[in-house]
Amino acid sequence: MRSAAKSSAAKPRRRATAPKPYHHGDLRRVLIDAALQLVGEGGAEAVSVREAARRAGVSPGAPFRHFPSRDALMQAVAEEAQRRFRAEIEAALAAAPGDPLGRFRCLGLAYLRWAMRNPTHFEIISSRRFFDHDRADAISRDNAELIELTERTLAEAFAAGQLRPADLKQVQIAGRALVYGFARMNIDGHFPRWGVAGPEAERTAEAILDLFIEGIASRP
Amino acid sequence: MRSAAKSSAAKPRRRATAPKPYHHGDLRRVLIDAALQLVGEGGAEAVSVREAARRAGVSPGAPFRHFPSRDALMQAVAEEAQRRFRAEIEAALAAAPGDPLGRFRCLGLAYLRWAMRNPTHFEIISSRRFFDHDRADAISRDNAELIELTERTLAEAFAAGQLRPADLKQVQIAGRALVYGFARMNIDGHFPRWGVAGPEAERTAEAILDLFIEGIASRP
DNA sequence: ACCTGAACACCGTTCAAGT
DNA sequence: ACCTGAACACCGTTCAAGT
Repeated sequence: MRSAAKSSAAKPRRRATAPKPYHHGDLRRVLIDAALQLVGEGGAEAVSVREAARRAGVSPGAPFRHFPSRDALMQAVAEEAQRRFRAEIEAALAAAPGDPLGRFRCLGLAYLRWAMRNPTHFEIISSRRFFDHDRADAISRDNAELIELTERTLAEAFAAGQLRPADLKQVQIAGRALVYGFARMNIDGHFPRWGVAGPEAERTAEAILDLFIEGIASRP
Repeated sequence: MRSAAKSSAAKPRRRATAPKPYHHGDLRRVLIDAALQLVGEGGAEAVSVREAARRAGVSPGAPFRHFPSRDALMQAVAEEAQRRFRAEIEAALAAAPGDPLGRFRCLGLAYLRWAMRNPTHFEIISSRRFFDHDRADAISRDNAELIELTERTLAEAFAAGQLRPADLKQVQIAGRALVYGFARMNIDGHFPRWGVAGPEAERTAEAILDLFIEGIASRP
């Protein structure tokens, strides 16, 4: 009930009172945060548009002003998660040693650690069923850069004579299958039947990564 | 379809006419078959109790006479799929060579092939979210036997001097992570972004398995 | 004993109507 | 411009009532 003139560069910043929640705020952002929280609490399946709306204090239909579908909301959540994932991997790489194979190991370790510690967020960026990855440019880009990074590191290791002769593309896919498989076994609850308890998992992750690297390394 | 009943089997008290559908038949079996078909068509998420009921020609509530919940139906489907999976692996092993490492390779190959050719059925037995694996005895048993089979084969390979010194438990987990990861990459739609086209996938599967085996094998 | 059909509490999504 | 609130078509699940 305010006739506050519509100045062209209007910034509906803040009111002294808060008569109605989120009529003014960034609902899009609030919905993404609520969904991120829901993913953390109960996994991707626990995300419902209605629950996100409830937590944001808006009506069931309101989110559809900002996201055309549940999938679009999930995609926004995945973009956020993917950003964090990539940031952590690049941070780990910045602190990595100079030799290429050692850096390859750091890449794998950072991948595994983030996946182990953020299983539900990892799942949402890894599983195809939550949104259409082909239409998620930011995620595809982040992903492609990670793949290229691994490719370069592996090529450098080979050039430095650290690898035994092999098809590098296959080494790369095998390495990815290994770490993805391990992360997925965690998400999918396989470790109890493998006798790997929670705290042990990260040490085991390191062990199987080293086993793989020994397998591809040139041996004296 | 299934016309001639097995004479040794029990009493199929059938009517000449079929006045009402499935009032007499084995609704439980029909529901499982419908669900298996739905899994094949659209993946596990495509299974709904109501749709299975629809295909069986019964009312929405009828399935709950036979399964206490959707999860229980999914578990029955998974039990069937797991049975087929295990049967194929054991068939492959029966035709395997005598040397342990060669048999280990056959195990891995059979695992990968079945997973590649039955992705949606593989997912349902691999992912925890469809039912409670702790309460699915048949599945846990089948699974444990597969694990033990791999364990024995690996131990034999080691005893035969085919492996380089390593923690066999870790070799086994790494091997599983590799094949599970590869199968999952297929299910989760990762291969397009890895430049692996459909028909190529099985050849790549074989290649990365051989790469892994070369890595763990003792070398002259 | 098994099934029906109407309920109930949830979804995702749409849309006229409000501010 | 953004949100409400009632709709609609789906779920899973329950339960009295029918055969």
